[in-house]
Amino acid sequence: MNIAEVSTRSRLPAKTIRYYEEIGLVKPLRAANGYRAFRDSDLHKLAFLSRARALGFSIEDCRTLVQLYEDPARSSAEVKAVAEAHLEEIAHKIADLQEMRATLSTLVTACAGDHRPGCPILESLAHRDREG
Amino acid sequence: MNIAEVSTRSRLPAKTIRYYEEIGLVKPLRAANGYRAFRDSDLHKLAFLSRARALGFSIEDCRTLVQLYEDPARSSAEVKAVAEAHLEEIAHKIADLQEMRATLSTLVTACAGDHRPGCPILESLAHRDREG
DNA sequence: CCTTGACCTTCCCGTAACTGGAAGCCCTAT
DNA sequence: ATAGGGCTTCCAGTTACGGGAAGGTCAAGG
Repeated sequence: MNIAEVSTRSRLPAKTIRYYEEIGLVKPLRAANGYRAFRDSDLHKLAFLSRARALGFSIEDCRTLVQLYEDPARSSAEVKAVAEAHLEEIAHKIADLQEMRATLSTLVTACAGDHRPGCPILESLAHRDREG
Repeated sequence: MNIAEVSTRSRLPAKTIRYYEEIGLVKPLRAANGYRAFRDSDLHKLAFLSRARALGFSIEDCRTLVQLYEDPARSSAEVKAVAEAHLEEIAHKIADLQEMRATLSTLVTACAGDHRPGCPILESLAHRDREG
């Protein structure tokens, strides 16, 4: 398989696949003309990576997950630990964003949004409480 | 004021303040010895930036917000537009993260987390549906 | 046989918003 | 004189790629 086919089937841009090779996530063979020659196993791994990335795992997490996937002596506890850590990160990000949203939406609601200069949003950014 | 004082009072790392100068967000004076000499207005602007960044606004948004803040002829509608666009982005991110969390937490729950290799998380990443 | 166009290759720069660290000047206190 | 802390600039690295240039390859059409 050439890169274009693998790209459509793994739903990863060709650029991304080349990058993954560069950082050692996949090691496709090479044809005589220099083209990358992907095996089914390469495609499979790339699809795995694509799904893991879609769940927000970092590249390093993905590397770990692939290693675990390929290790028949793994324990599910190792996998679960990675997933749980990531889950916590996600929860943290959600909480942060929700707080931003709460503050911002209050301000947006309070802003008239007309032609006049007075604006609670700017006032809040400028004024808020004591500074240091 | 030297940079250390401004740093503590604006709650921005000195490195960040230097960076903000580099990209033209603040323009502190210089003392004879080459040290940055911050005025109250610089501190005020940096505190403004600090709060805007804490609400998740991009640097470019911050630049716009500062300009609006300093423009007495602004309309609150302009400010509101920036904030609303950002609010939508935040909502989008939250939605994405919540979807990830839902999928991941289902998988984590289903995973035994013991010494055995069988793991629904890896199976899901490896197997899911047809691939292209 | 030649050309055209779609692939493929490598290489290098740019992104966002900093952070870390090195090399070196400045200032105060001992 | 020296030690320390604070200040300066500059360079490199971070994450996970994307854009685009320069150039080799391959299949089809004339």
